[in-house]
Amino acid sequence: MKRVKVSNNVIRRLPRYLRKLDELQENGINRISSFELGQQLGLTPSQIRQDFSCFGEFGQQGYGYNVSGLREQIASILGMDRGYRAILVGVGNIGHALMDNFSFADCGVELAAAFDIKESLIGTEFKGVPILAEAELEGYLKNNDIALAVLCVPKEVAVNVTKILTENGIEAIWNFTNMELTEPNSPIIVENVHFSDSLLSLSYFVSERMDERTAEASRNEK
Amino acid sequence: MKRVKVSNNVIRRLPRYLRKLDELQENGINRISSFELGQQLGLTPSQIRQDFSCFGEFGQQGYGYNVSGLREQIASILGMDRGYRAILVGVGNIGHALMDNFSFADCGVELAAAFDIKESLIGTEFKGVPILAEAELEGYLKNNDIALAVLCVPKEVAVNVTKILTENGIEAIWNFTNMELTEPNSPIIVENVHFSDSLLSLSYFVSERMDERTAEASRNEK
DNA sequence: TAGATTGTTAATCGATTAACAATC
DNA sequence: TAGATTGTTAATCGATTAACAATC
Repeated sequence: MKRVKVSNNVIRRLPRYLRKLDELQENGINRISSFELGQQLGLTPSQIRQDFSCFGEFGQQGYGYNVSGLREQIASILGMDRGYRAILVGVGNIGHALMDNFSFADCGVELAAAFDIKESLIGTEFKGVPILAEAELEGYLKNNDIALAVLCVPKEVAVNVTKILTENGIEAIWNFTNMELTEPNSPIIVENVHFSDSLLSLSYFVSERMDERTAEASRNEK
Repeated sequence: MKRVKVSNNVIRRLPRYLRKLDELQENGINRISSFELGQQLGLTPSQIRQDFSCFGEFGQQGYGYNVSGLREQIASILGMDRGYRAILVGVGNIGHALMDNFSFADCGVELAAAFDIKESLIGTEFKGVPILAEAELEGYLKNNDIALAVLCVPKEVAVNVTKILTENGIEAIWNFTNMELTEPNSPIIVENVHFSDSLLSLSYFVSERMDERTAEASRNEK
């Protein structure tokens, strides 16, 4: 697989392609053109072909793309076939919700263990994932090959836990605390899930639309 | 406030500015230049000034920006002072976690009610928010001024619930189901929270780094 | 074969960065 | 006043779109 420097925009579109391809596959469609895919995703066919061409040649002239073949290519580009293992730290509300609802396996990630400080949780299992004491975190990381950490601890301890994670070989953090974990240029990879950012953009778009309506109404009055 | 067409990139940066300004304010800093702000956020001073200039003139030559003043301006741009009211549909794991952990108030949004079909939940309250029967949803929307809906129902009923929401005056949906709710060009505003997209990008970035390391290692071997 | 559709090169468009006059 | 820093215009850079030869 090619691995040139690919822009962030392209990378962020890959999971959307994957979801669409999964959907097509479920509906028994096994062939699609960049034109049709563009229609369904609201993108131009050009952009789609450009995006794919960052990674290789997955289509066939006059035919288009084989849905399942393309799906596998994109899954592979995203690293879903690399068997990454993850731990989750902080089995509170959001941590628990993730363990219960979110399918790590569907992203090709194995959730190997969870950690918490709550006595009543320690030693139990949830959906086959053991919940261990946070005190064991460091030792566990030294003895297991874990690439990813899902950070769901309260803000107050986030920095401290991050330190333990980074010093013990974690490559990347999926960050559900509402904190900016890293300085610009930090070597650790962090993906932030900021609920508030998301809701605030929504609030912006609604406000924009409201203002447009008000403006239009006042134009009609005149 | 100016309201020219502002690019998506700018809008997505606004909540980050807000968070940073909150942090500065907490630390008792009441003045900042675009240069310093850029340092802290990993952006260029130019970009920051350009971003702000979409909405007005919030700084002062030779001085910079007043932290709390700028914070209020951005909060207002985001619509945080408009008193939007929201309902939440589907008090399952993720819905419950949001009600428990997420501060709607911090985004200037009031969570007015939640809806579920589970008998044991209906009629109860959680953190002051009443949980009502999903059957009452339509009537409730007709009698209350609700702008936003937080969608946390299972995939299977998502389309159906969305229909009820849009037909009864909801402006925007904060979508936690892993479904694409809208066709391109739909009039309803949707903000998707796709956990899997987020984790898959993380997986990509890790894979990219791994490949770089492998490549470097093989160069060193020669 | 003729039609369809790719992968890629070139053209356009938009976003970021640099520069600088204005001014606090 | 001199120094600092804004807001804005111009220059650059990068991403998207269009065009088209290659080819299934």
